[in-house]
Amino acid sequence: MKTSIERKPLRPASTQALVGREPAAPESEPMFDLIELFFFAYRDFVGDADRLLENYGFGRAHHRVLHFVYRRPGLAIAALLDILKITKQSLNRVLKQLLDAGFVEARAGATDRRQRLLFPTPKGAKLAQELAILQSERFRRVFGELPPEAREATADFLLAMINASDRERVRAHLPPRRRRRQLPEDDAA
Amino acid sequence: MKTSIERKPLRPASTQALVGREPAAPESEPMFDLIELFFFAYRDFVGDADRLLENYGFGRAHHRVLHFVYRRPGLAIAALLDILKITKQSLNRVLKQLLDAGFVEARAGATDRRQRLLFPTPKGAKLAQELAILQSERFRRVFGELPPEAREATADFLLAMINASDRERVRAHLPPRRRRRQLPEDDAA
DNA sequence: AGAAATATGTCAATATAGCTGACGTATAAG
DNA sequence: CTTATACGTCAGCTATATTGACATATTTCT
Repeated sequence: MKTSIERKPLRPASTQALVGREPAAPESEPMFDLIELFFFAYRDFVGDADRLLENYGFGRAHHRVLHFVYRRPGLAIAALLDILKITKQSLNRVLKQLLDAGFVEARAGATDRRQRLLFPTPKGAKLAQELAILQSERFRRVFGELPPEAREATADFLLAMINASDRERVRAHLPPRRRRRQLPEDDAA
Repeated sequence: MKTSIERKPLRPASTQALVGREPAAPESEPMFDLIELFFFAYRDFVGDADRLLENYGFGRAHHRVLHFVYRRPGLAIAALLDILKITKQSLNRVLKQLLDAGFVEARAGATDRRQRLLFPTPKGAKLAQELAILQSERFRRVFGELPPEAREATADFLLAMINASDRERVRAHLPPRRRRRQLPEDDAA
């Protein structure tokens, strides 16, 4: 079967008007500017960490696990799965590598010995910090270029972007200052 | 060889103090709050589109291609590769599917016939709009909950987060209002 | 005590999205 | 007329995720 990527019956582009532009007033104006800005900003933000992780043979998945283990030491597997919203099979490959490489360690729960509670090792804590510092440098440059209210405004914006179902849990880990604003209950999902 | 994920010599967690917390003043305070907020906010933001794309058998890669073809009709392959920062082999699989399914079409360049300029079909334009509207609904809810300056402040923040090397190109596609601020030249990469 | 639920690990197969390297072809530019 | 450019494609590889099925240790319920 012929694929449609091949060189043949292409008329020159100039012979036809652009298709699909000016859609005669869509239902609710799409905010293309913010969509693209968010895409590029997040891509460059995670790119910083990607380069550091390469030195360790780790990827983004390892970063996420290490980060949350560092931030919530004693985290159980199920809680981590709930944060990351991936399956345990997916987590296991990555977590196994972090355990084998000595960046994370697991200990049986004190009350429930079925649980395997995760802790960063000193080595793991060091890497988690380096990654966080690297990403914070970008934030620091950005807020150095913006008015002083920008940091609070940004945190408010990002928090509001999170699905209501997770918002409270995320807010609980914010520094006290950032925990003020009480938003109404609704969810875009 | 034994893996380290297995149930055996785990002492209870309570017998050891948490490792790696309170790192005795890191070089420059990591902004953990913003790092996590950015992670969760972006995850939920793209999740909206993911659900719609499933109905078409498409993934995020298709979304990105369709979006930029819709926004920059007549885009050449090389320009698209430069925006997405992926290889042509990666692009080709996804682009082929969009061409075959009739969401995008390619036409030879008028001046340079080696180029294959990409355009959305009416069907492709419709899907691109639906996706953008869906993601804009989240923005609209968010800015409805925040003070009126928040939208401008958010655009400023996101633009500043982008690597300087790409910032001008992105700014060129913003609506006029959003193009004011001239930031100093520097790059975190 | 015994059954059932829970927390976790693991095997196998599959999908998506990316990569490198090598090579082919049409067109443009020197 | 040679070289460079824009693109397509084949082959093989990696990382990250999925579903489904099953195993094991431990807790909880009856």
